[in-house]
Amino acid sequence: MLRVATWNVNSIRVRRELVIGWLKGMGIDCAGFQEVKVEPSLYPHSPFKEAGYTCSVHSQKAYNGVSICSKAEPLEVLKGWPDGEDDEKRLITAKFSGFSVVNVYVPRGGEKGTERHAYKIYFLTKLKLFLEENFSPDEPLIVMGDFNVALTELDVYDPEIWKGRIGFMEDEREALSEFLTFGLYDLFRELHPDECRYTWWDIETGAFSRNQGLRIDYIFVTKPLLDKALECEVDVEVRRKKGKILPSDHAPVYATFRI
DNA sequence: ATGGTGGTCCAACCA
Repeated sequence: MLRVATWNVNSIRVRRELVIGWLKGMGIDCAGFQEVKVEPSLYPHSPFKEAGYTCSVHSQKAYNGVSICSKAEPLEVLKGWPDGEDDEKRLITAKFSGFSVVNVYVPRGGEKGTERHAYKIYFLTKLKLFLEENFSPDEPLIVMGDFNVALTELDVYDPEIWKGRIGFMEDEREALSEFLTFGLYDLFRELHPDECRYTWWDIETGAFSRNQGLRIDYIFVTKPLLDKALECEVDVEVRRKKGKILPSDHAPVYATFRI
């Protein structure tokens, strides 16, 4: 059995106890985190180690930052893009025995016509090229992370309101769909064709209490892993506020495979 | 009700 998860944690230092407790409680073997927001030398490796996880980190001070934390040591880790273009730390890849993991934090973007919007589309295009040059759709590959795009109307609480807004623009949705033509399957949607389930809620408007969210965090897999998938779920419970530690504005998505 | 959040890091940016 293999259990993987993706979670935009919005600062790994603030939420490390919550995150490590969740990993252990859920029996996660391999997790991809986004927005760890920490200078690499300040990453909390020790508490993860004590819990049995090794973290491969590609991060920077204050913004962005990704890591892959796994029970098994990765055989190989690639930080950022192979061509070295890497001003924003948003991508990390790890190979394990039997499967590979690409963990990504896609730029949020911006309004139509802005440079940030163009960068988001460019990023998704480049990510597909990266897959094509380094992987095959016939091999067991997991591409997971915060993609900052809701794919279909099922993935937005109110498609009419969200049409044209950041995260649900036509060209963003098209770019993500085009990305998937590499040979990736949206595992949650494959296993739950009709369910409306969200992974992110706008913190500025308190959208969580009204469940007005978007599904923008995904576990994408190639065919060999789709065939071995047993479940894919969103853990909304850990998004609820309990005790002192505030939750992230994203809920984790996890999946289990028969391998 | 002319406000309302949160993380980083201490002014201002990002989500």
